[in-house]
Amino acid sequence: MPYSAKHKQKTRLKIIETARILFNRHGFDSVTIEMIMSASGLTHGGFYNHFKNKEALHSEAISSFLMGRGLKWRTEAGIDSRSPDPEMARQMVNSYLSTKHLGDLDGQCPMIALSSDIARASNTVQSSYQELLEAMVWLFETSIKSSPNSEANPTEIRSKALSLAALCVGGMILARTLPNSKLAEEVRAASHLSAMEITSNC
Amino acid sequence: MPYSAKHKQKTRLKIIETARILFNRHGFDSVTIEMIMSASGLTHGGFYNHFKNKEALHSEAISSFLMGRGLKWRTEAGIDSRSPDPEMARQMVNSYLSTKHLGDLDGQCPMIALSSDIARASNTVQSSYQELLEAMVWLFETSIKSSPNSEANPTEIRSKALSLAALCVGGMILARTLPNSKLAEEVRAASHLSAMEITSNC
DNA sequence: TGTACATCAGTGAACGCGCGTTCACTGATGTAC
DNA sequence: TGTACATCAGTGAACGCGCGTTCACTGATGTAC
Repeated sequence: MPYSAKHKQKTRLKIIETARILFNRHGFDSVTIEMIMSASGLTHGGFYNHFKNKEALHSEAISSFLMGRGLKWRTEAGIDSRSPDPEMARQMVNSYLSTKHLGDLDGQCPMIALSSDIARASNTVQSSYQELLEAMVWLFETSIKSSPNSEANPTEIRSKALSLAALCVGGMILARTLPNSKLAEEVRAASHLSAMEITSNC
Repeated sequence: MPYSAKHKQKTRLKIIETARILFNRHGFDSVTIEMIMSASGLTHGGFYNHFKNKEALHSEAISSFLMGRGLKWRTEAGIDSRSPDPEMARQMVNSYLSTKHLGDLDGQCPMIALSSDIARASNTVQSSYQELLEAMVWLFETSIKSSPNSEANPTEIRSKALSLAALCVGGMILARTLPNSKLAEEVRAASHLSAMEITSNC
């Protein structure tokens, strides 16, 4: 067994991480295998030692966010999803709808960058996307539930969690799409304000 | 001057309308000139008699919505933007975040179907998109302002209008992207509920 | 009214490029002796 | 300890297909006489 056992695995992870960033920046179709591989310090032919095809990588790049870059990001925002508390939802909203996140093309949540690519992608890719959203909704739901002074019923709480997710992801997608950065920033700020009001049980 | 003066114009509009529907359904990249032209009852070579290139059509297909299919749609929803009234915002929300709109792939608002294509398109295309959004925000703003019992200041009103737009467009994009139609419908319903609360001055 | 003509919308073959994928190979590395 | 060997990650040329775009042409139509 030439090459250490972990060598291939390491290369594979490098490719996924590189691809995630490139997809975030340019979308799925515009990024070529050649771009991904050369940005990973490899030549393009080797790609198929690691993945069945380009689409398989798409799915992995999305999934990888939750426990990769996304984990780092939650940590920075002070969110520990293992011990839910009422503040968590607000921290998430603050972080997700922040100016920093709007400006961070490479590190942004893939739900923002890739939405319409995904609406037309394969089931596997769509499932990876849905996992991400469900994680987000779960976080909101659990956080709101843990609030001692919440008198809302489970249905209302779920509805709130879902609309928070829609406002977070949707607001950012919209802001990202606008060529006018002043208007984009307005949309972000308004979404943020509105989401904060929802979390404060208005 | 062979062919009547209106003949070419008519063909041109037919191509734009066909393209709008195909782009809505499959996105910009996946739709070929061949598909557009043959769905318009023509052969693909003639395309360049009407448009400089594929991208020029993209821009026109988006712009055309506001006064084409979108006008028909507002009429059906009972919205007359020439005489704003307080009910207009609620009618818009009801119509935009309806189950019917979620199911209407062909007739849907292009802001929903094309967002991430557009984030990477040319300035011209992005401007067409922005026009659409500004029209929507204007509609919300004007409607809220016309309410007699609104004590909110202009900044608050604008912020509300922007977050309504984010919730409408964002909620629909998200719902459209989810492969699980039950979850998609939940997202739509929650966004709708939340948007209605915002319009009721919560 | 009828005919010859000019125009140009529409046709369809061809071009050229880019990209996903394949494949025969190379050479770095861990193992056996 | 050193050397021969087997493995397989990585290389890079080549293939094949699809699509945007071009271009020489055709033939339907309105106009001039």
